[in-house]
Parts: sequence; C-alpha cells; structure tokens
Amino acid sequence: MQPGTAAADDPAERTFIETARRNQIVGAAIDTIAEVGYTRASLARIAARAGISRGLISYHFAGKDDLIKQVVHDVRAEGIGYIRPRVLAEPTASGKLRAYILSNLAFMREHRNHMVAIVEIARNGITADGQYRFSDDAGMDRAERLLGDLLARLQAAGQLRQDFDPKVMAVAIRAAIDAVPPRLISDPDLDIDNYAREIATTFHLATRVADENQA
Amino acid sequence: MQPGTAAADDPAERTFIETARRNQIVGAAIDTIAEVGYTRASLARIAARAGISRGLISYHFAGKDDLIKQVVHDVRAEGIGYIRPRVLAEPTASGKLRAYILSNLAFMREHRNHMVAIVEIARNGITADGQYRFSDDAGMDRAERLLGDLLARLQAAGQLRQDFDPKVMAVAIRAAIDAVPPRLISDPDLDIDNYAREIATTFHLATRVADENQA
Amino acid sequence: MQPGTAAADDPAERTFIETARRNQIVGAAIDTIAEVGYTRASLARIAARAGISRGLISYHFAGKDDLIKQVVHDVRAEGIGYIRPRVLAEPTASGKLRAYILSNLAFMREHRNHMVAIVEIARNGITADGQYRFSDDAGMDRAERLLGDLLARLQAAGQLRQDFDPKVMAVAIRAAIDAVPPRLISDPDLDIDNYAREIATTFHLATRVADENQA
Amino acid sequence: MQPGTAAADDPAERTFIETARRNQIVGAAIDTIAEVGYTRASLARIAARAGISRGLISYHFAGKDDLIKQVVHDVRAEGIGYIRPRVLAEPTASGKLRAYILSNLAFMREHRNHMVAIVEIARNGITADGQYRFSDDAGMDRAERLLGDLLARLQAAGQLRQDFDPKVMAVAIRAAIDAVPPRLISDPDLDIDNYAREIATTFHLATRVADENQA
DNA sequence: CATGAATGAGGTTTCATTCAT
DNA sequence: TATGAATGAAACCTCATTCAT
Repeated sequence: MQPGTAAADDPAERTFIETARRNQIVGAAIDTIAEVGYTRASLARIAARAGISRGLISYHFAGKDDLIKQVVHDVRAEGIGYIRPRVLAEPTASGKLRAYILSNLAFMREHRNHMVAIVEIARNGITADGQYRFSDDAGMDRAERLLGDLLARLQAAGQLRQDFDPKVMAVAIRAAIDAVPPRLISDPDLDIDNYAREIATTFHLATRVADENQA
Repeated sequence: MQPGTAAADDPAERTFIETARRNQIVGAAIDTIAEVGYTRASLARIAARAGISRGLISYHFAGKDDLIKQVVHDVRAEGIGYIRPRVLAEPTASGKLRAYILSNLAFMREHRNHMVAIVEIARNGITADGQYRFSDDAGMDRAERLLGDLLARLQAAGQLRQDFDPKVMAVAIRAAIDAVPPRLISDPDLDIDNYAREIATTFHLATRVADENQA
Repeated sequence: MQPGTAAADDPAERTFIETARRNQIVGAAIDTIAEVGYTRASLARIAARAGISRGLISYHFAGKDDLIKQVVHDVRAEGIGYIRPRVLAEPTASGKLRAYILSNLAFMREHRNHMVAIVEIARNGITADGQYRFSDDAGMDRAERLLGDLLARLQAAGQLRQDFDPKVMAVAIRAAIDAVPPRLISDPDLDIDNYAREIATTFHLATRVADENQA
Repeated sequence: MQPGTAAADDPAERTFIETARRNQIVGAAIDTIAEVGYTRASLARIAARAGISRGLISYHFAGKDDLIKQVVHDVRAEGIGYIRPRVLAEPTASGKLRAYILSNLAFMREHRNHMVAIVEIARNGITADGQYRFSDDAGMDRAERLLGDLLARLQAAGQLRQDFDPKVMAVAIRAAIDAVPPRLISDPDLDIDNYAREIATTFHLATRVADENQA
C-alpha cells in the first residue's frame, strides 16, 4: 500500500516514521518555496533540501499537488491555532479586529517562511478558470470569508459602522495583511510590529461607529 | 545586429515596422498572461496568439525577461497616462486620494487584461533574493513609492492625519487596489464601481484629519 | 536464504505457508494483468490487489520475471489438466480436434482472467532477439508444438488430410483460439460457444480427409 | 505554430523538410518497435536511432500517441495500397480470398518491420476498457471488419458456403495472418510463401460451397 | 525581417528493486 | 515471514533559446 495513495483518505493510520517524513518534506517544501518561489520549487529542489531522493516524495505523496495541499493544510491549521484564541479573548469589536490584525502579523513574523510560502501558493495555484487548486474545502479565500462573516456579525450587533460592505472590507484587510510576506523577502528588516499597529489603526478608523469619533 | 539586443539600449533607433511588431508581441503577451497565467504563458503560446513564429519573438526581444520588461513598461506608461491627470485635477487631499483609487480601478475595469497581466508578472517576477526582475528602474513597487510620496506631501501640508506612516498606508492602499485583478479572473461579474467607492471611503476615513470628523 | 532465489531450483522444499503466499500472489498477478494489461501491471498494483506489501513479492520471487514465469507455469498446468483428458477421451481424429478447440475455448470462458493474462504475457514477453522470457522450458509456443505433434500423428495414421503442413495448421488453429481473450476484454458479451463451434467446423473442413467430403 | 499541434488538422500545409523529418521519425519508430517491442520503444530510443534529439520528436509530433497514430496510418495506407488492387483483380470469390491472404503475407515479407511494428502496436494499444487508442477512425480491427464484409458479400452472392458466420471467419483468417509477424522475430527464416499457400488452402476448404467439394 | 528546425535542460511521475527492522 | 522505507533509473513532455536560410 503506497502511503501517498492513502494520504488523503485516512491520515490516522500513518506510521510514526511516515508522519515524521511527511512533516520533514512539508517543511522542506515550505522553505524551498519561500526561498525560490513556487514556480521554481521543483520536487528535485525540495528533495535536495530535505536531503532525500526525488522518489521518496512521490512515495509519501500522490503528486506535487498532494504535497502542496498538505502544505496549505498544515500552515493554515497552525495559523488558525495561533490567531483564533487571540481573537476570541477580546470582548469588544474593535478589540477583536485589532487582535485579528496583530495576531496575523505576529504569526507572520514568527513563521516567516510559512507565510511567504502560502502566499506564493495562493498566487500560483489558480487554474485558468480562476479556481483554487490546493484548498481542501472551499477555496484559499476561506480566511477572507471568515473575516467577512466576523465583520458582518459585529456590524449586525451594532458594534461597527453600519454602512460599509463587510465583504469589501474583508478583502481590503486581508490584502493589507497578505502584502507583508512578499515584502519580507525583499526587505528582511521590515518592522512588522510597526506595520501591524498602523494597519490596525487604519482599519479601526475605517470601521468604527460614528459615536466613537470623538474618542 | 539583432534588434533584440539593442532594444533596451536605444529605443529611438527602431524602425516603424519593428515598433509595430514589438507592440503586437507585447499585446499578445498581455492577453496570454491574462488568460493562462504567467507561468504557463510560454513564448510558444504568445507567438501562437500573435500568429507569428517563435523565433520572431527572440528576434525582437533579447529574451523572455526582456519581453516581460516591455510589457511592464508599456502597461505602466498607459496606466500613468490615465491616472495622473485625474489626480492632478483634484485640488484637495481627499479629492486626490479618492481620484487615485477610483481612477486606478476604472483603469482596471477598462483594461482588464493589462492589469491581470501586470499583477501576474509582479507576483511571479521576484528573484530568489527578493529583487524584482522586470522593472526598468527602481522596482515594481514604484507605484507604491509614488503614492507614498503623495501621501507624505499631503500630510506635510496638513491636509491629512498627521500620525500615520505614509509608507504603510501606501502599501495598504495599493494592496486593496491590486487585490482586484485576481478576483476579476474568478469572478468576472465583480462590481468594480462598488468596490472602488467602498475602498475610497475606507481610506478616506483612515487618513482624514481629526477636524473632518464631524463632517 | 531468500525463498525467491531458490524458488525455481527446488519447489519441493517450500513450506505450506510459502506455497499459499505464492499462489495468492500469482492469483493477484493474473487478475491485475487481466484488468489493466501487462505493461501497467506493476508489482505495486499486484501487491495492492493481494493486500500485501510490495516487498513481500520480492521476498517470494526473485524478480518480476520470476513471478510472471510462475503465472505462465500455473495457468498452463491448469489448462492442460482441463484440456488433455477431454482430447484423450475422443477416439477419432476429428473428434480429438473438435474436443481440442472446444475445450480450449470452454476453459477460456470459465477462466477468463487466466487466459487474458497469459495472452497478455505472451504478447509482451518477447525479448529483443525474439526469445520468450517467461517459459520455463521451450517457449510459449509449446502448446503450438504439442498441437502440431498431435496433428502430425493423426495425419500419419491416415485420419486427416495428407497434404497439409501440420505446423502451419497448428499455428492457424492456435491463432484462432488465442484471438479470443483480447476480444473478451472489449466485448464481454462475446458468444464463445458460437465462436467455438464455428472454429471447430472451419478446421474440420480444412483438415478432413477427402473421403469425408460427401458426408 | 508548432507543427506537432497542427499535425492532425492539416497535413497538407506541411513543409517539404517537415514531411521528410516526420517520415524519418516514423521510420525510426517502426524499426525501433520492431526490434525492441512497443513497450520498450521509448522516444529516447527512437530519437537515438534516427540520430536526432529527443525534443525534435516532440517538435514534430504532439506526443507519443500522435507519433504512433502516424505509424499506424502510414503502414495501413501502404498495406492497403498493396493489397486492395490484388484482391480486386480477381474475379472469383475463392480467387479474391486467396489473393487477400497471399498479398497480406507477401506484404509482410517485403515489409517485415512495418508489420511487426503494427502488430506490436495493436497488441499494446488497448486501453483498460478495451478501446483502441491509435486508430484514426473505427478501431484497429478495421481490417477485420472489411474482411468480414467481403466474406458476407461473397456469401450473399452464393459464391461461398452459406452456413458460416462471416465475422468469426474473418477473425480466424486475420488471426492466422497476424500470427506471422511475431514469428518473424523469433524465426527470421520462416518460409512465408509456404505458410501463405497453406493458409490459403485451409480457408479455401473452409469456405467453399458444397458443390466445389468434388473438385 | 521572418521562419522553421533543432537542441538540451529540467519538470513530474512510475517503477522494480533493495534493505533494515 | 513480512513490512515500510528508500533509491535511482527511465519515461513523457514543455520550454527558452539558437541557428541556418
């Protein structure tokens, strides 16, 4: 039984050593993509970085797409685990929004390659007809939808300005956040904390209710 | 004595027919990239779309990079020609900012392929060390720098909120604008005008001086 | 001390469990070849069908060729066990020939996969210099030689037409029989019984002695 | 415009030199397949035999399947050109049948590699579901259908025995003919002329009308 | 100016086989 | 006995580029 085949079917039945190898390969893929970009991140390069043979990747994953999906899955899971509790911990709408932005960027700072890789993947993993190839459920823009839903709820609760389109606002916020990884490549000294505060303030001003104006 | 070699060196010495050919090839490149993405936009496909042989592209351009540079140059020139007068025509800071955002997105709507292509290029044209490969002078983010400079000037003139970082704000605005082309691919019915108004309002609120709050 | 190595050397010394495994693997190989063809019947696929690991095949057989040889051997033995008594039971020449053809095709109908597999192997198991790779003694065409010998004996006994070349006739008869398995794949509803009767009649007419003409 | 792409579309628009190359490649493919079998006839080996680079085959043909289709087409066209007039020249049914068999085998003798190759292709070019991959119109068994039609017509005209199934008879005749190429590999000294005469007589006896029995 | 012809590198994938456990 | 892990060769295909004409 080829592990690669059963990968998506039943992750639970994986050997300890297989899990380790998969993680190693996923890690090498992340670093490789972060360094040379998605297009030039060939399986050969990923294998070379991991110090293994090309064939071993094919042994553990059904194909390149399968590997990339795993990368997306792993990074997203880690990101959600980091961000979600920080957002939930905040009671107010503006607190949640601020926590969302700050924790997103903090995660980026601490997992630079993860984020660079996943943004690279998002950029390249779009088919000719505009569909995403590597997301397991509903598209790479799930983060965007989730954020849009959050904004809509807070808006409905009267905690945010009534007259903005939550979908468009979600796009703008995600765009501002996702603009960071590529810049991290060309400018390793980018002051993420400063960037995060500025963005948080920007969207706080853009979404607060009128009553808060005097504050 | 290949034109391709001298192309970047001395555009003035180009024949009429050569200029026509270059424009034709650049146009085919734009449409091809917009349709199949940067990675899959091979010279063969571009040549096929232009109805010419592959070799002819190599004859007129020193290489694929040279062609892509020309695409970037041409699209940028056209975009600046469209946007600049509309920004200059506005007397106030908020008017200029609004005009910048609206005219950017109007240009996108009217030159869909141009923008999809150039964003595709921007995403893929980053070398391993984070440098841009296809910009003739100072990087693809020139638009960002110009916008940052504009914001800084308006800020210095007291027309915008004093306490935001103009560079970060420029990144956020450009990111919100550049988020549109990829979405145009997957959602051809995207309401650009609504998107534009929302974004304009968003950044108006985020950049206006405190005195305007009552307005 | 690998069994696979000694396999061909001394089948007698095999344990019960080893024999069972070998039979299981041979059966899986037959079904796999019948389903996906010889070329695509990789050891991985055979192992998957048998529900065992790839390595186990290599443990029990010296290599893929060794496994295929065993398939040929087993199927042939089974086929001979089915056909021989039916031919021997017939007293007359035309009865033997008819029994040969009918029992061959009956065996095919009852052991569809066996025959499809062995014909697939025969087709693909020819080396560059035209030698058969998978027959243990004298070539895949042993059946052909045996049939030729039978025809020659019956001819010598005056029971068949004197002036045909028994070797050529054997080729033609085997070819007509072996044409069935590939057709079984593309046409599962092939009426084998009708085919068998037609072929039997065809070669009866072609081989009978002149005196029978009036019959 | 890649020649390979337009290959099937418009063969008329091919350059002289391109036609020559295609023929050269097809010839190399035939010889390679005839020598090492279909499975092992990789594009690399074919290119090596032709003394050209691997890429050149991809330049002239859309893929391996496209090349194989061309081989089938060319060989079939040549075969038909050889056989058809010889069959048509015969006035009687038995004459036509004899001419069919003899000219088929004569063509094989004179174009040994062609036939070995095409039979190899026929054997290997069957997909999992039993469909032919390389025939342009209605399957590799077109020859079989045509022969069956011929037999049925002659039967209807009362020139052949009434009570045989023309389809089955066609299968048997083609099988006897197609049995030759593989044997040519293992036995280069095969006496084709003798084989042809024997087969012709065999099927003459099997198909003649009862009245001819005395002859 | 322009083309068709040709190359060689590099990409993903499949496969038979070996080996430590 | 049996497995999972791992390798390296070889397959097909795409591509940017060069060159003679």
